[in-house]
Amino acid sequence: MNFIEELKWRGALNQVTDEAGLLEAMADGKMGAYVGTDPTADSLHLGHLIPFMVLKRFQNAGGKAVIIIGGATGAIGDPRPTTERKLLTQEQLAENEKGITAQVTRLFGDNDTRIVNNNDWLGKLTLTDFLRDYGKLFSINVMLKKDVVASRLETGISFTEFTYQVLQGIDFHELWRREDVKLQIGGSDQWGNITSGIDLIHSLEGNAAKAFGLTIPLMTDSTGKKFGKSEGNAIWLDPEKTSPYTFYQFWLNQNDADVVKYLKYFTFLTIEEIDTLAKEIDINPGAREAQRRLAQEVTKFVHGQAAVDAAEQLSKSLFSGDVATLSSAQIADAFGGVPSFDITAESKNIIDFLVDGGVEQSKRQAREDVNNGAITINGEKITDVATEIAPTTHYDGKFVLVRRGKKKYFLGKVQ
RNA sequence: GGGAGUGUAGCGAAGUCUGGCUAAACGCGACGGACUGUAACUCCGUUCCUUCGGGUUCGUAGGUUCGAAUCCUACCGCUCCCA
Repeated sequence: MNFIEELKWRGALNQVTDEAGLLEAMADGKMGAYVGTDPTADSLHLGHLIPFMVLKRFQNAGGKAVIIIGGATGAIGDPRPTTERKLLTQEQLAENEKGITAQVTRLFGDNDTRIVNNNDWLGKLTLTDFLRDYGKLFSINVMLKKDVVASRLETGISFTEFTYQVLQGIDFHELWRREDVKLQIGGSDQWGNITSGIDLIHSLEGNAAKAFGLTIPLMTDSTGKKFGKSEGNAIWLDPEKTSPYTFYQFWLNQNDADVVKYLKYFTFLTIEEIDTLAKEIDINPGAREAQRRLAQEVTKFVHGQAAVDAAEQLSKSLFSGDVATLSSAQIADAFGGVPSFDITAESKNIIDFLVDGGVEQSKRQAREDVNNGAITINGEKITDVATEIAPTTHYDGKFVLVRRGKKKYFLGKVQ
């Protein structure tokens, strides 16, 4: 199975500009492919992992992986179909670049990976050079037809965001020139920007220049919802923002209908291995072997094997064990990945305790959950709203372990 | 610049003409519970705050009224059409 066939099998291919040409170029010798990401936040989330998975497969297939951290493009703002973006401050950008660069480095390792910041070349370009060297090669007529731009003509788009596709085109050309990058990979919404870059390369280097684009289908779950959120929150790759335990649980809880799709897409397991897991679902869905394997593989890829072990350990104590008998050392060890809040050693009414700790939004909500038997403190179900919570009764007076609902845990730390 | 709309709880959307029965229908989402496989489906409950007496809400600020999401005035935001 060649690179393209594999992507097709994995459900990772939406469009390619020239399938045969790309395979030929890949066979021809070492070439690079790139994925660009703008530093819009201080961490990547699961949505970002989608193009990176394909880039990683490209790398595994013998190619060179190049990643652009868009310091310059991030300062401009990539147009969304709906409204104008708010500009980020230079401080935010610098902060975000730092976080994202570290994560990408972890995912790709150092071998045969180049991580570059487009501010290195776009930042040096003067306005007149930009207009003479590049602007002349872009037709407004073509630019207006790009999907994102077209959808914004009604509501309005600033000149700044309108220019974004030109910058992305320059990026592609720059990498083509200095890193031997011939392929750009992106989400299906990136098609317009990618083709802009290919056109630019052809204008500057002649039509024989080899440059390709490849897009990935929009990832959705079996109910048609956009993939990658849990309870309305993004799943981040930064362990500080989304604990490895939560990350692991996100994958473990996937629906039977989605799990094979995700195994194909988000793991490096072989066809045979995935087929075997798919059969397992039919034979014994309750065992959830496929989900477990998925959670292990993806967590390992993003956070490492130690994080997988810790997440499984924690899952075990949370879902089967009697947490009341754990020692304070075990609590500190096992619940490090759970949301925590600071408390004082004084005993406190359960309602105030929950609201002050951020477990509940309001006292009304807190009372409702206590009355419904949704709150468990240190392994003991609390149903009386007048209960006093004394941090000194368990775990050497160091912790109070709160469970809300069936699976949500919070840890109060005595200061 | 001229004209026509529109702004309601996390989101969508009724209610406005015909003021009180409206803390505000309904849908989605979210949160709990039952069931289950830490699943899906389904079912039940909750969804502004509260010291459970009440308090504060319908873009903002005033006004009319015993009483305003509903009527009046000004302002602000958004959309469309014309120039």
